[in-house]
Amino acid sequence: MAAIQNIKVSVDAVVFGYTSKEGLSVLLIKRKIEPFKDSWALPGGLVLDDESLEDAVQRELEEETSVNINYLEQLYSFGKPGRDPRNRVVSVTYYGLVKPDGLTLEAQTDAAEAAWFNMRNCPKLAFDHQDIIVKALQRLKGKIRYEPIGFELLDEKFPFSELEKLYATVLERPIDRRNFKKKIMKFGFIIETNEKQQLESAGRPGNLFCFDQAKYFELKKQGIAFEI
Amino acid sequence: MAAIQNIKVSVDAVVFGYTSKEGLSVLLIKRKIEPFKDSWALPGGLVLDDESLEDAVQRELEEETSVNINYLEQLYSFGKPGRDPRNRVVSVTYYGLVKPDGLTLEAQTDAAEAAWFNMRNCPKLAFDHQDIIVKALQRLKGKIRYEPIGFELLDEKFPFSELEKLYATVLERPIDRRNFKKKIMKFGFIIETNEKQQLESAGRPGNLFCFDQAKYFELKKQGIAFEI
DNA sequence: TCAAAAGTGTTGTCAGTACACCCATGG
DNA sequence: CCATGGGTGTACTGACAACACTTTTGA
Repeated sequence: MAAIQNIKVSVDAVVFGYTSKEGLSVLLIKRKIEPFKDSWALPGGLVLDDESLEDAVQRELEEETSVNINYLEQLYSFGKPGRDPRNRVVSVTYYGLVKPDGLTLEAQTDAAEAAWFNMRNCPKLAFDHQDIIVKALQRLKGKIRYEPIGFELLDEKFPFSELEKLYATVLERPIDRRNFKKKIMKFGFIIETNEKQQLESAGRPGNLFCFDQAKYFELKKQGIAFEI
Repeated sequence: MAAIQNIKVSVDAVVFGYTSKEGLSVLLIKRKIEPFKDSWALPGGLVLDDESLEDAVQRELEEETSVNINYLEQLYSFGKPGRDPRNRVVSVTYYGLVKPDGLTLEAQTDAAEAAWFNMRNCPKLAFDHQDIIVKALQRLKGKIRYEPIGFELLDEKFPFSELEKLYATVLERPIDRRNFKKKIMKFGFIIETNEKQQLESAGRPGNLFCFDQAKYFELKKQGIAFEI
């Protein structure tokens, strides 16, 4: 062939978190080195020669942010020449979801600063990371309608209104409380527990619900399609 | 950082064609070099240092098969260590659709042999290319239901039954002729022409229809969702 | 005149949508 | 007792599914 190819392969992750107070947040790190030193960026880095792409993402997330990922899926690969000013870098991107109890950031092994940013309040990002987040949001918005990935953004047990608010937030449209509940409960993979939610303010306490993954897979195998 | 990364980046394309006689076909090339010499494989190859991923796919397709692609979209990136026995190679894959008049293979500039294979009749493929085709089929099957990409597999003007057979083939289920036509025509972006189809055998000749892309985008902007 | 494929309408069923009042709790 | 949020049922409407006979052509 022609000259030796000189392209690097990296992975980057768009990790979403959710709380009903804050809405959707994304996990960012502050870069310690040039280029874009001190800018915020997606966690990620070069893939090692002998690790899979998934392992690379997990490793980088662990090193840079120490968060526990509940769901991770490949998003898209970005490879336009010039997207990294140093070398040609093709980045295979992933998006991940974490449950609220994973939202607190532990001390990092790596010295990089990591933080959650509300989607409505994101700083300017390094490289083409803004485009990557846009793509991830589109994917989340599309996928939450026909796969029950929303549960990966909620605690194990959650009041029903949390689920409803999550869908309203992600889909950016109001949801009818009664119709939504009827529809969800009819699928049969959401279990109502007898536990009541802890109130943070006034209001009637509701029951907690949980997602029955085994039941979901069973129904899916039978050809029952989830769709909102 | 640690040692210099030693990973190559390639692109591969799963190109689908369709005829009502043959159903879905995929475009393959016969490898001229080791490894997997003389095996059939997806068209593709290493990305050049200064070309975009899309340009790389188009170039490889041109060099190896000379087909005219109507639609091209990124599919997935495969990067497991060991998928190529020589070096670590991360392959960014695409899937493409060609209209029937592009189904004939011209003389290639490259000496590689290229051929269309019916999906029901595929040979064993090199590398993990079988997995890639499976992924592409899943994507096609999913996407054809909510984006009108099916038209990229038909001639500019087509008898309505072609569209119906295409959907039946891709979705692998029978389709009710009357209900399907009602549903499609109600969207308003399919135009019925006065031309009649050329018959190849007995039967009443039907009118030809065509897809009005401008109208589709207009309706889409207004929020009308295509869905089968 | 027979075989093949195109054209066309009605009816029943079910899912989606719109909508409002009462209940349990905290302050 | 007031404010907040949870819990619940009905009636309308529109989409989808099921279904069969007639027409045009080639052989």
